[in-house]
Amino acid sequence: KPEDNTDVDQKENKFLEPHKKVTKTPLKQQSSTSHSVLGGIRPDLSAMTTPTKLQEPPVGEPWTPTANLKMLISAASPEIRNREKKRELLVDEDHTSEAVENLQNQLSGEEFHPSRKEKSLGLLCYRFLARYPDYPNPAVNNDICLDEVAAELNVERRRIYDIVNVLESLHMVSRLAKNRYTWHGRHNLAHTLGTLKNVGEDQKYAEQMLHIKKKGFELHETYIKEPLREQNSTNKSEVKPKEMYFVELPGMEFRAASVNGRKDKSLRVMSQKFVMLFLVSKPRVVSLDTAAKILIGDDQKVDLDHSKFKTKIRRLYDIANVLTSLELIKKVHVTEVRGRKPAFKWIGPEAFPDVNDVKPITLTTSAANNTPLPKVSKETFAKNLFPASTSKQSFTRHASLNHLMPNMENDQRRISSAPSSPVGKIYGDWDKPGLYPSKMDQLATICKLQLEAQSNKNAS
DNA sequence: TCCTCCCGCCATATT
DNA sequence: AATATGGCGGGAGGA
Repeated sequence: KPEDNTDVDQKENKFLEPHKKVTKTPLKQQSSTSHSVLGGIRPDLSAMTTPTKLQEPPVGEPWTPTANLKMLISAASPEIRNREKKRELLVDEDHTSEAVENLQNQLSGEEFHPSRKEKSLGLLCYRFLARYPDYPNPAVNNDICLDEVAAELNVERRRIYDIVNVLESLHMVSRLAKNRYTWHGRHNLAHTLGTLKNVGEDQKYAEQMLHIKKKGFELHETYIKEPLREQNSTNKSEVKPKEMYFVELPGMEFRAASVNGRKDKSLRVMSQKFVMLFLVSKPRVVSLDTAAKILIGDDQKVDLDHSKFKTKIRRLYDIANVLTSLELIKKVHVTEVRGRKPAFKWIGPEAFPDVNDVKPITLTTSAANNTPLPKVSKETFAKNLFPASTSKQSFTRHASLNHLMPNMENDQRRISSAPSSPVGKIYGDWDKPGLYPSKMDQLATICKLQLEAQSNKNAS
């Protein structure tokens, strides 16, 4: 089949995705009301169109009995809990019809009640990640079709965007075309993190965090009656309204989709900033509170515009969920002068290829000369980082330099030569045996095991 | 109650 | 205009 890509019309998204998920035969495929929240493999003949809400009949009640079992298992955690519950019931008294029924439902998937937990972004993300290898072979087709993924995972496309956006912020995927992404897995993670750390230091995030913390502290001290203006009279540390855009990596520049283009306001950038916070902080712990304030642009607006703060927090939860699924962070709590506050702790890699060499380039003409240094150039460098206030807007917006895309050949080579085996964990110390405090961690384990099992099974 | 955060409306960006 | 993306925040589930 002559693959005539080159901006082919993706009218017919006929291509194969990496995951060898063969449409296994449903146990009992039927049930007119095929609408389902989790399972249900829908033929979906009307392929590539935005599944506007009324895609499926609004019925939504009975869960597809057939519901592929795997899906069910994927959502194990709560499931297991139910099982426990069931056991209780059974033991308690002799088979109540209800108990039996429940058990049956349990096994058949009949009337499975999704429950909020099972629909969480985090869980969805696990399912998403389970589809692709951590270290994919760059030479093979690693395309991701958002439509398909959404359909197979049985979620609205909107949710996929959430996941993909933060994955993109870590360069674990890159936009290929409309509705298309390429999976890179963790190959670029180290570089990305290294870069983000540099940028984070550049942004003085550590200082900002300190400042925020301090400010919050004195704010709650007795003398808070300060009418107004007392502002920064004595403060030697003031905010750095530096604004920045998406931090890119050599091999994968923005691919349309607003990235880098317009004021890419949220998720992508927000996610990168959030990660930076971890990478520059002493104990790798940041509270949502602090993160939100810094990400907001650190204006005192935070106080007056509390709603904005709230929204920020909400986004951070979303981001945190997928970062958690990636096992880069985990939820914790910090106890501060205001009581317990939700926070997250970095549990990802600590050491990255120390490449301070190429500092984040401010999108200026100077970046044009893209002379790869013998050995470091290919290293990470951020683009489009620039101070908003002090910037010399002399740069021409999307000048040609936007396409200075350094050859990723080198990159590729380096990557492919790297230990392709997942076994070669470069940064030891992420799986702490026996330490699975949170449910999410358990889920991660479950999914992981399941993935392994499956990949073994149909190792074609 | 407070912490989480799903859900999906609808503004924007791309085609 | 039709679609694809993705801000955004109401309000409900869960501890």
